[in-house]
Amino acid sequence: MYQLTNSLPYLLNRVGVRMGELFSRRIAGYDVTLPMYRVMAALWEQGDQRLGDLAGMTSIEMSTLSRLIGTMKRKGLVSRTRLKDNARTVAINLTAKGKSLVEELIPIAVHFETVAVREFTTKGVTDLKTTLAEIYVSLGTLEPEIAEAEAQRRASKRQA
Amino acid sequence: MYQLTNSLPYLLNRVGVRMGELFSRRIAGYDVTLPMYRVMAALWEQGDQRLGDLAGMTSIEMSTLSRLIGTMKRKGLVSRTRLKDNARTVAINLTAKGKSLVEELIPIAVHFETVAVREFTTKGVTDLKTTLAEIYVSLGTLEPEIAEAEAQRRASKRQA
DNA sequence: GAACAATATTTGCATTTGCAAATGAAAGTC
DNA sequence: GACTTTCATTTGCAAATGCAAATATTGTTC
Repeated sequence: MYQLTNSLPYLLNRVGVRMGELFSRRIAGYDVTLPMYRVMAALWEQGDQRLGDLAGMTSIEMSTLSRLIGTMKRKGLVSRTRLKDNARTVAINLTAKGKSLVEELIPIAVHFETVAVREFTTKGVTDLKTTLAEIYVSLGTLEPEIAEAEAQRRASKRQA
Repeated sequence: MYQLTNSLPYLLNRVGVRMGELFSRRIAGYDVTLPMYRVMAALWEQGDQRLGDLAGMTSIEMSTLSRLIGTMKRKGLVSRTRLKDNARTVAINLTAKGKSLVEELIPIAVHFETVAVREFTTKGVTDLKTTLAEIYVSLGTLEPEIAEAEAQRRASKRQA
């Protein structure tokens, strides 16, 4: 007998949402939203990214990210520069202000993680992370069957 | 040296977003969104829920859920009835149509989970689920310090 | 039992989101 | 070198979201 509340997607989503919501509230005083933090932390780890790369890294949809980068630029947190050699791409970077802000926030994120995994051993934590990464990869397997479902959907829509 | 991409929140969010996005696309042909599926699956597990309970169970914010239930009612998937004995609460239930639809979708969700954890042993999977549930609980510990951050925020706002 | 506090849900409003189409720029192709 | 194709990003538009305020109902206190 299936139970939503014992399913992996449910448990994952629940903990993800909760953590995000708590972290959002925690950093609201810095005038940053959670997506902004994600962008800054991603750029802190790897600067000079193109929009598409950053979208992949942050799991933020590209059009959403494009606009988000716009508001972050207005806030002086990031820079967006069209490249001279390939002007259809754009290089996104942290500004000094963005860098120093994210360096204030990262310790808070670290603290959150520490609290979250307080009950587990170091090995338990690395195993968990490996597991999560492996699941992410396994999900790729689903693409073909989803593409087929979508193709059928498009076909029946053309009909109508 | 901190790395966003090796942090627990990042890994959790990433796999959650991916799975959600794939599942959304998979079920789009049934004219259901992911949040709708979540509501139906929650009601399938436990019917006759009040809005607040359902919000807690699905991790959907209450005002969002209120409106979502509205559109689902219009689609004939759920019923919403004010109680006679306590008319400030509302009882939400699946309709026959909603029930049969969710019973079509659950096997798809089960399949997704199967694929996601294909690499792991049964024990590995139960352990993972237990871990996720424990982390969820641990996060509660953070509430007090967040409340304090929010209080300070409110105080400085009153100033301004 | 009238006034006030507490609880549950809904709504107003501004912002965010995401798909699909549009734009801008570089790469073939002939 | 004008042409279509492909690639990367942005924008139009309608829908979804979330906070805070409003509403509706019950509970409490005097």
